[in-house]
Order: sequence, then structure tokens, then C-alpha cells
Amino acid sequence: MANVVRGPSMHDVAARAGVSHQTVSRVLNGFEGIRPGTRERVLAAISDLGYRRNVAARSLATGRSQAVGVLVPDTPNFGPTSSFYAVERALRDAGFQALSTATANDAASVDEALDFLFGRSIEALVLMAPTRNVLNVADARANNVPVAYLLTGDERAPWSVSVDQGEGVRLAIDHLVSMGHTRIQHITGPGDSTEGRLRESAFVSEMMRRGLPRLPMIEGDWSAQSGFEAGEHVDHSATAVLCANDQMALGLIHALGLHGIDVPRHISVIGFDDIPEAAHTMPPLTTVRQDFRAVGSLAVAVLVAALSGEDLPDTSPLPAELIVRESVAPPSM
Amino acid sequence: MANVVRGPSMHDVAARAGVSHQTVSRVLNGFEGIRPGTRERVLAAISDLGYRRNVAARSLATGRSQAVGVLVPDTPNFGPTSSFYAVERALRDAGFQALSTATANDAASVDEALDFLFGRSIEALVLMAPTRNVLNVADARANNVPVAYLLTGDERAPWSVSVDQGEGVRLAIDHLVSMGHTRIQHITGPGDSTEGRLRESAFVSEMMRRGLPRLPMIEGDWSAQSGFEAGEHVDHSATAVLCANDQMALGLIHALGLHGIDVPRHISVIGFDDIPEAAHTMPPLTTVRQDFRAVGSLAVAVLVAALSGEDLPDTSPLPAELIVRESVAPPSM
DNA sequence: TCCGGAAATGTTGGCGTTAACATCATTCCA
DNA sequence: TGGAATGATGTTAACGCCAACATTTCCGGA
Repeated sequence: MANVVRGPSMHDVAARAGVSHQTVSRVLNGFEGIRPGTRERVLAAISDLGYRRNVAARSLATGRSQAVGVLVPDTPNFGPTSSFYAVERALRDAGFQALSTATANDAASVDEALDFLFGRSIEALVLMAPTRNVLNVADARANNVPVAYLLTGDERAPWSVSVDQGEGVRLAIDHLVSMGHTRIQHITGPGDSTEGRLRESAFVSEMMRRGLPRLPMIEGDWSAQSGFEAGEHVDHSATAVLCANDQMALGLIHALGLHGIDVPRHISVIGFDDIPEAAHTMPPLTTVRQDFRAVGSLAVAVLVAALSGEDLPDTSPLPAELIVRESVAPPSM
Repeated sequence: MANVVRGPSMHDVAARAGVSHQTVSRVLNGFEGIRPGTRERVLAAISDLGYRRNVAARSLATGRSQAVGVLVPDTPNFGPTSSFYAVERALRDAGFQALSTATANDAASVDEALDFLFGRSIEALVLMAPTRNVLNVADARANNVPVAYLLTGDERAPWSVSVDQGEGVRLAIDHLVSMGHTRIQHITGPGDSTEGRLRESAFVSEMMRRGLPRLPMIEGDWSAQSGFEAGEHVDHSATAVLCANDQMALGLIHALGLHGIDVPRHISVIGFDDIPEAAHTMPPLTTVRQDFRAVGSLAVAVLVAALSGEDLPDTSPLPAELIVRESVAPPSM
């Protein structure tokens, strides 16, 4: 309390405007029934003094922190980051503050991160680190704050906001099949990713539904490097590979190229996400686009509605979109 | 104040442990001279009740928010995002909270974002949106909170933390020259980016110093798309192109390919940043790596030292590193 | 046995705001 | 022209914590 400089308070403003501090508070909070002259004097005093409301005092008095925790994976990938920025923006517009923290996926890190968040008395939580660990830990912890699950596509969550993974996979397979492919292999996301699992099971059921052959799965970890390594395990009979994200598709194409296998002439590759680079890789990547920003905004809309007791917006999965470029061609033989 | 549920307070803990609330406070703040038995009872009461300290009350009483504002560009690029996550992590470890907000580069948006940040009474500010607008606005606003400028390389800033752009450009040109190139063209970042400007002027002076010919500059905006468009303006006499980031290099290589110009056989391309995809593009990209995470941590170290009145760590530019891959070859003729 | 001092703990007040209630001023109709 | 109803503003008491100071407890030495 000692040497800290404190700015002007409501009392200072009130004194200068010749009113009580409560009147200042009322002006600030947009109450009606303030005489125009009074309001003007208060406003003038505020700008003269450069007064800013003290958020700590406010939230102590109201018992509300106006802060929403956001858990983001600490890998700077395009998708989660886009959603995160949209979340932050929407939160700010709604009068909230985003309290974000980047975390690794292991249970200990997540627990530590959630501890930090809850310790800051958040009013709601956005979970964007889509692993099983996170889901478990959060379930255990999120006592009574509303929680939105982003990009997980996990149905059991209270409010899960996501692009329709099943539709995305279906679109991709449709496209491949329409080009004449039947032997399609899948490079999955990491095993602990709910989103990866969702794409994987959608892939399996789509293939079964069409009576197409089941080639072995190859597990990646979202990184281009893992796609590169997956190149060693592509089945020789496969004519197309569906990668669970664009980065892995890049790595795969690279590895294939090293073996003299050209995409799409010898084999077709299709990605997922449509990262901005996908339009300019060699070859430009055919992929399934997800609207990450829309996911973020919708999640915030849900949370804000929940906090204010309003009707919740529709949270059915957002549509996916197929982006046709040049990494898919008819099978070569 | 009405229907808000409030958790247990220090008084509740104190009552349960049979001590005064101040003793609880002392235990929580790690004071010495607490009898072991007392401390244990307090700790037990805390965990029984699931007590958490109220940050708002704490910061009201101490006059310190323990929050540091972070301004990030709202484009989810690898570099800034990596630094941002490192900043967040370091802040958390240092007992601070990152209050981040993503913003566009225009003056109005930046002003709005800074207003939001200062309104939450931040104790320090990390600026990571590296445009002139940001620098101006921030200068005007940042009354007396310490401000760290990330990735700007701007010397005039109080504390500017960055990778050595001049060295990076020099490494790139060295490499090109050692392979026999003399006619090197540069695709710059957007005009309002201080970092882009820095690379550009380093490029100019390096070329002059060696007495190499000056080809016209091509301005990009960091996006792969702009690199693609820049492909139309590459000088026919150029044997190598230095791109101010990797994404633009990708776009450029794509455009060149469409004109039947092969990289690196007909022309060499070198990037900047070393994004994770750079190792797996076609061809794999030779580039200059920046350690974005290190930049982030260092910035926080500076700020924390400044806030606690300690000696500031060394903020001289961090080293850049040349990553040689396959997009550079000797000139074809 | 008593006392001084250090160690351990308690008490009080205030941080800046909002909520609830109290008061003063005005208006309008009987 | 008085008084009730309404409108505009003021007063007081939390909110949960930390800082400063006050008090109690404990210990060893005279």
C-alpha cells in the first residue's frame, strides 16, 4: 500500500464536479435520471482528471470478475489461434476480459493452467486444448462456471462448438470417390485429440458405408514432420491419402516426392483445415475448410447467453467446406 | 451484490482454523514466524473449504493488478503467436497475468485495444503488433507503465527485444553470394511494419556494401498470397530472391512454378523466420530462423526486472540462424 | 520467580466501487 | 396552496484483502 501510485478515484471526480461519488458511479453505469447539466459536469471532471474506473474495486463490490478463462494449446497452429483471436475479440465486445493461458497437453500442465485460471476467479471457461486430458481435468474442476468446448466436436460437453467433422470427412471422401478413388488411406491426428478421433471414426464409418476397403491407419501428431514420417508407411496399393490436417499433408507430399512419387499424378492427397499456405504449396492443396473464427465467436455467444440467463444460440456443428485445388487427380492406373 | 454466489473468505478459513484472518493471510503470503501447528491448521481449513484468495480484493488492497497487457496482431502467424505464448508462460511463472488482446494494425483499432488494456489497470505492456501506428499510439499513451517492444527491432523504444534483423539479412546474403549470386531481389514486408522496414534497409546496405546491383523492391504484406502476386514482378535478370518471410517465399515459388520457372534450378529463393512447414515445402526452404520464444521470455524478464527495480537483463538483439535447405542453388548460367 | 524481549498472533482501518436506503427538490393536482 | 408522488441526489455499509500497529505468548536469564 506504500509507494504505489494510485490514480484519481471516484471521490476525486465527485469533488471536482461538486456531486457525490455515487452520482459519478451512476453516470459511469449509464443510469437514467441524471440531470443533463450534472452529467456533463461529471464527464468533464472525468476527462480533466483522466479518471479511469478501478476494475478491482468494481469486481470486488459486484462479486463479478468480468473475466473468462481461455485455455489454448501452446502449439501456435493456425486453427486454434484463429479461434482464440475470435474468442478474445468477441469477449472484449461483450464487456469481458479474456484471461488466456497456453498449455501443453499433459494432465499436469493442464491442471496447473486451470488452477491459475480458477485462481483468478473466472466466470466462464473456454477450452480449446482438445485432448482427453483436458476434458477429464476440466470436468473434474469446473464446478459451476459454464464451460464451452471448442473444436472438440465432443457431444457430451455442456456446450460444444465445432465444425461438423463428419461432414468434412464425408466431403473429402465424396470428392475422392467421385474422382475414381477407392483405396484411400488416412493419416490421423494424435491419439489424445478428440478432434482427431472424431475425424478418424468418421473416416472409418464413411468407408464402411460405401463398402470401400480398409487400409491401415497411420497416426500423426498434427506436425508436418509427422506427415513426413508417415510417408514411409503409406500402403503401396493406396491411390489417395486423407490427412487429418494440412501440415501433415505437406510433410507427406514432401516424403512422397523424395521417393519419386508425384502428387497428384501417382497418388492424391487431401488435407483438412485450409491453412493460408495451402493455396500456395506445390501442388496447391485440396482440403476441407473450417471456419475457425466463426467457431470462436459462437462459443462466446453461448457463454455470454449462459451467464446472463438468456436463451442459448444454436450450437449445432458449423458446416465444413471442400476447397478443390490440385492435389487430387484420378488414380493413375 | 445480490444473487452472486461468493466463495469462502479469509474470515471463514480463519474461523475454521481458530485463528485470525490475518494469520491466514500470512500463511498464504509465505510469511515466516508462523508456528508449524498453526500453519497446518490453516492449510487444512483452506483445503477443507476449497478456499481461493480473491484477486480483486487483493489487488484493491495492494494497489497492484499483477496484470500485464499484451497487444498481439490479429493475424495468426507463427512468429508473433510463438512469442506471445512464450510471453504468457513467462508472465504466469513470474506471478503475473497476461491480459492479451488481438488487434488490427490501423490506428483506431490499436487505440481501442490500448484503451481496453489501460482500463484494466495493467502494470506493464508488451507490444507485439509491429507497425508504426502502434508505436505512435503507444508512445502517446503509455504514461508511466514500462513498455516492451517485441519483434520491432526499433532502437528508440525503451526496451526493445528482437532478433538481430541485420545479422539475419547478412547471413542470407552471405549464403547467396557464396553460391555465386549477385543479382538478388527483395520482397519486403508491408510498409507499416517496422520489422519489415528493418530487413529492407539491412538488405539495401548489405547490397551496397558489397557493391552489388540494386534491383527494384517488391512490397508484400507477409501473406503467401502477396508472395504469389509478387511473382509477376520478379526481375528477369534476378538469379535469387530474398523474401522477408517464409509465407511469401511459398507464394513466390508457386507463382514462379506456374511460369515454368523452377526453384532452385532457374532461380533461388530464401525465406525468413523458419516456420515449421518450411522444412517440408517443395523444395524445402532455405531460410533464416528466429527464436521467437526466446524473444518473448526475454521481454518478460525485462519487464519484471523493471517493475521490481532490479537490474535489467541484456537486451541486445538475439542471434539469427541460417537454415540451409534446398531452395538455393548456384545461378543457372 | 520475575522480567525483558522476541516470536506469534490479533485488531483496526482503508483500498475504490456498488447496492440499498435516505433525503432533498420539484411538480402537479385537489 | 398544501401535500403526495415523483425525480434527482446524497449517505452509509459492505465487498475481501493487506498494512500497520497492538497485543498476547513464549522463552531464557537474572
